[in-house]
Amino acid sequence: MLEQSCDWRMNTSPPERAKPTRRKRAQNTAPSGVVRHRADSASTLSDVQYERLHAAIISMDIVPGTAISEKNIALEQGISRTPIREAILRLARENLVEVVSKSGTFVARIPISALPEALIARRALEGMTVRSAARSASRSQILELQALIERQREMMGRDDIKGFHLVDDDYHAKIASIGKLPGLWRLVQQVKLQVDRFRHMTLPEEGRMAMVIDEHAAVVTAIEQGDEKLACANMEIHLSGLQHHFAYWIEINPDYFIHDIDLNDIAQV
Amino acid sequence: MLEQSCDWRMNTSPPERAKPTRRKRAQNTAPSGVVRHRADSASTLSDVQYERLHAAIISMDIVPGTAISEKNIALEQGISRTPIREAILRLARENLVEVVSKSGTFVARIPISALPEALIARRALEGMTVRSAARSASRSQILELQALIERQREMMGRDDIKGFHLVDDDYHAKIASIGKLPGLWRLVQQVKLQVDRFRHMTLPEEGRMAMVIDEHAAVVTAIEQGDEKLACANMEIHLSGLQHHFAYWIEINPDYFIHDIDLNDIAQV
DNA sequence: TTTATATATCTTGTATATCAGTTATACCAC
DNA sequence: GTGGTATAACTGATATACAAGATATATAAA
Repeated sequence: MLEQSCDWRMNTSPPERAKPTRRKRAQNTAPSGVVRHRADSASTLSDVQYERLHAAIISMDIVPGTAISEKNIALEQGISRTPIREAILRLARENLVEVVSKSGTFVARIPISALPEALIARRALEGMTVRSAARSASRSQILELQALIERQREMMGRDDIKGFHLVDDDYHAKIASIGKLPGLWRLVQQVKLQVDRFRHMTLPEEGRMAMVIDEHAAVVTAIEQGDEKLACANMEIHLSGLQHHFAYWIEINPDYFIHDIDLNDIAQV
Repeated sequence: MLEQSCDWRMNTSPPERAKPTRRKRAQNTAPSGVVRHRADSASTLSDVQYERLHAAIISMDIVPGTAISEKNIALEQGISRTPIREAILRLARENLVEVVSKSGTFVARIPISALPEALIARRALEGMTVRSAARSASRSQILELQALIERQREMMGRDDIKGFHLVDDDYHAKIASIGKLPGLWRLVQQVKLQVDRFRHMTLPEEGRMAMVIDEHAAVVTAIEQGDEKLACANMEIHLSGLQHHFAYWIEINPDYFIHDIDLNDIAQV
């Protein structure tokens, strides 16, 4: 639209390369039933570097505001700048880093405005998935959910915060998968990035892990009973739990955040 | 987690570059009230190329399956491969192209499984935004919505399909903005990419535009009356309208799609 | 004619070099 | 000491060069 009627014939000089009909496309075009969140064999250097940085930022190992540099990372990792740059661009798209042209790249601060909205989005999306799950869950699927809850208890036992979070993701992903709405979980993953960083600050709080586990269990119980409404309600309670901690932790670490809204005037839904 | 306790001090040789406190971050870190969807001054070459390709793919100007090549595009555009590559990587992340290493890059086919899920996600998210909007809409905001509907009528009058779509986006974005949930609209934008491509096939259908406009108007009327429930219901009707066209158009252009599910066994929500 | 193999020519992935702003610092005038 | 300015040392953005694998075509053998 901005270009004047761009002519997409793009001189297809190679006579008829147009239809790669049976190509191994299952890979990139989402099997739509697999979780595929993080790790699990990144092939290219760019992917490896992305996951490294992503994990470090989400877990708050590198704190917001830290300056990073394509060149330095490239030197440290013993590779060229190109894959690093591609990884950083990807992080920038996710608002996890901020790249300022000709100046520098910084780990992004957490926009306060993103936190309540993310919770609202999760309530909307996961309300859908859990209702759908409650409608169609099989006995074996419920057992799988309970297994995940048990694994989460084990993680709590050994104070493995990162492990706890990973299993937490698996739990929510499983529900979406059971509800035959894996795409919604992929959306949730995108929106929960900033909240995850926040969560990594708050989870060490006394008793938070135990509370999370109880809430998870309550949802599964409702699913087991096939009670859509209750399952949804329990999930909403679970997802709303965090918001009472916002104000406190923002006050503790004010320079980890972008104070772009007042926590008081947010949409109440 | 995969790396062995990566030491993030990253030799901060530059003495204390750590805190770029007052930096013009408003740009990247989302003013959270602005729409920022497409166009509007792309600074880098990479951005320009991204928007060009993005628009061409969404509008189905380049059909699914078409092979594209970093090198060829670079030659056509008279720039180097680097910005093209960055643009393509971004499109790949959005599942709009599929890049196969050492082999080629192709405009992605539309995964059929993505279509019903996208509608469900939209119902969930925009149900939220429209309820919130109905609760807090001011008189001026309602007039703005009606203005957008009127503009859409004008677009219909001159058969400007692309313009129609752009105003359609503005309309939905406006509702999210009124509901103080612009972040949810950003999510919707991501999830509706494949549906948009589909829509560009179906919109020329007789009477579809007029129907869309009527549905939009019904939503605004409900908002005007402050009737949350009705507004939400009308929006859901609007968003569900498309799904009855799935089967027909998939049959017409079967090779534009990835037949990864049977349209009959999808989650009903 | 058919099949197998070799090779030429594509492709993307990665590395390196250059360009063009930005920021900090040193220096100079006052 | 203070304020302004020039400059040097950074940054990311882009261009180019190289490497390695995939595909197609041509050639050779059966």
